[in-house]
Amino acid sequence: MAYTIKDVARRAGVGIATVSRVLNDSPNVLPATRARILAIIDELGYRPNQAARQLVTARSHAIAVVLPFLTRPFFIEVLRGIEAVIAQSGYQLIIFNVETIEQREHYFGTLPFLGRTDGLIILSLPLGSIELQRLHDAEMPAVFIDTSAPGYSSVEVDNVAGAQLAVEHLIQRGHTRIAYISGPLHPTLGFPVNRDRKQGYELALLAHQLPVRAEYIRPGGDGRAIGCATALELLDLPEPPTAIFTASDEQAFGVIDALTMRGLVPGKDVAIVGYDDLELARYIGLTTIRQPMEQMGREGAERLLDNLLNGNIEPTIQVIPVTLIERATTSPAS
Amino acid sequence: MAYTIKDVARRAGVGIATVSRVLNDSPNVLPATRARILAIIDELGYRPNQAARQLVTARSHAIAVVLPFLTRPFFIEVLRGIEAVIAQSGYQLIIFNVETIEQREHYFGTLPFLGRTDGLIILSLPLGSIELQRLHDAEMPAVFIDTSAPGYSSVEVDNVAGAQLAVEHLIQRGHTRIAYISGPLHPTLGFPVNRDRKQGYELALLAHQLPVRAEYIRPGGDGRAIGCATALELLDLPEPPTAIFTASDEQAFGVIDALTMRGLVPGKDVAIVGYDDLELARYIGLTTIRQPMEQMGREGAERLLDNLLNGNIEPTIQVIPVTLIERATTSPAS
DNA sequence: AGCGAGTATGGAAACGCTTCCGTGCATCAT
DNA sequence: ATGATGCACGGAAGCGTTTCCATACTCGCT
Repeated sequence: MAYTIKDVARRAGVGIATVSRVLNDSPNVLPATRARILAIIDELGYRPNQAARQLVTARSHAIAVVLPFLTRPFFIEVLRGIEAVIAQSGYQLIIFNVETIEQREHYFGTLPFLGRTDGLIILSLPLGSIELQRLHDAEMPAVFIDTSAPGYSSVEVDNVAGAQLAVEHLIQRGHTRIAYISGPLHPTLGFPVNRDRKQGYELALLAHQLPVRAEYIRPGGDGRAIGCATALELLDLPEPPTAIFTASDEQAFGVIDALTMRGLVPGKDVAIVGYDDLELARYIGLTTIRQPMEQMGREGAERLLDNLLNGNIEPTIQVIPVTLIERATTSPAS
Repeated sequence: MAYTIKDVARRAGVGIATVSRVLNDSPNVLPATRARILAIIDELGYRPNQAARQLVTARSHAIAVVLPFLTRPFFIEVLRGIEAVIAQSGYQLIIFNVETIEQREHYFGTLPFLGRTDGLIILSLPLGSIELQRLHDAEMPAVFIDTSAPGYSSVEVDNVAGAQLAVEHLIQRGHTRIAYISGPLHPTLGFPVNRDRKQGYELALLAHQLPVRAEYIRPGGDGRAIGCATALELLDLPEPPTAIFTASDEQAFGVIDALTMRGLVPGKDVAIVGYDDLELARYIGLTTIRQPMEQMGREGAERLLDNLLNGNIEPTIQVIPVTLIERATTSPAS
């Protein structure tokens, strides 16, 4: 059994209140007493029981991050940014990874972080109004990254503008038959970003009086394999596109795979623009839309800490700009 | 203020003990009573206070993972395996990321997870004997992955054998001037894997009566840039190596960068073998030693749960075999 | 000398839960 | 009918802290 505050108090010949005062750096403790208590603490290797502390103070000093697909580079990068800020603040970081719809339901249904965390960072997962209400009722401070929710702060990128940027770039390169491979548009687990990007795609086409062709818009999915399969479908159209914009770099890699299989050269025969700017993109030479992923994580975490530490509960909505990174897959037709 | 067990008890017209029994699925509660209580709980949206529960049961239902460099693919992959097992068990996952020596000291000095977690998974970080003693005194169940510690279970790969495998392969390809770029050999934050791999490298050379040349062994560091810089140094030697083995894929990528800068072709002019088998390795065609990263995470987490759930405290040391993945960077000289 | 203000400290309540123990009651065998 | 048994349930202790309040003491001023 570990030592308790009583053990320390007894051996130091003081009351437990005084020990507590020392533990919490409160003033009004004689330097000599403080030193004596600290010596005993050190000697015994005493550590205050966090659960007891937590019970009486109603603070856990922990923050939970709920994110989908711990494995995917985008989320890892954002997490990295979050971690950097959180760790520095003395808070602990609890991870809830959502891989399935059941898990999603479970987390937002039972709110297992309640009473275990002081705040919540929700990544890319949009909440329904009932879920949002439940969160609100629980009075849990929360920040959304890569999504937003009424009444809460959020950090997002302008996905409509990002997609427009991508498509404008292709149009400037002279393309008129431009396809879009979306991420999954699943109603609950699907991410709204895909809808926004589709909208940006359409806006850009319309702005240049180009037709929006249904057969050029593919729901896609996630991951390289699906990108490849979808690209093959597009290439088999009677009038195949000359450029493909994908909602993620991973899918763009799949598109490159598909072109290679068909003996086509990316950037020469078919132009490609991805989304994310993963590390691999640079290496492969993929033109893409860069999202400042780590920055998003940092900003979100800072927003939450601002709430927790400074009591600043005013919701802020921050939109971080994206940039186009030009590489080989849209090199000027030569 | 949130509802407490008393509120539920009062409204249901029962004692708090009965509510507690319902919460903990204990028998000996009349079905009618149970239903009534559950209805009230649902109506109120009552959630038991975890801190209180934790205080009395002395269990937190959380597990901490201490890992270095949350950003690096190797650790992410292992973490993914850990998460998959832990989440399924109902435990929560707390992340402690170590990026600096100060953080390392802080974590293993103050053991901030004490009283907050039921168990610990330590990734790649070797502990000193004082630290180990402290951990032991705290009676915290722990498992080590990619390191080991006396008295604790561990899951490792045979790094000596892995390095031998890599170098043997190069020797079979006819190389005799083989260099080794190690990971950082930092005494405290440095990882013993680098030492083991160096040993495997030397053993393989000796087994084939090849000389171990000091100028071919480079401490390197981490990341692509350092791999590149180190490779350039090697290429500038009066008698440059014809093959380079690196302690990580990331460094191997840097080596490829260096070759490209010099107009050399990887696998043709200079052979390269990496270590890890990151996703990018497949794409680039890097021959490498594959470590079953996710599996290591899973096995480690299972070991810990076996301790926590089944009380199985017998330490086990598991060594997972590595495999050589042959790709273009060691294609047969043609 | 005496009084008020301030300081160091201890006692005890409270946080919300689990769990031990005891009580009342129905059931059953005698 | 009576005692023994078992079940459903309530009361209360206790987990290890923080914090409020009371107390004893010191100091400086009149």
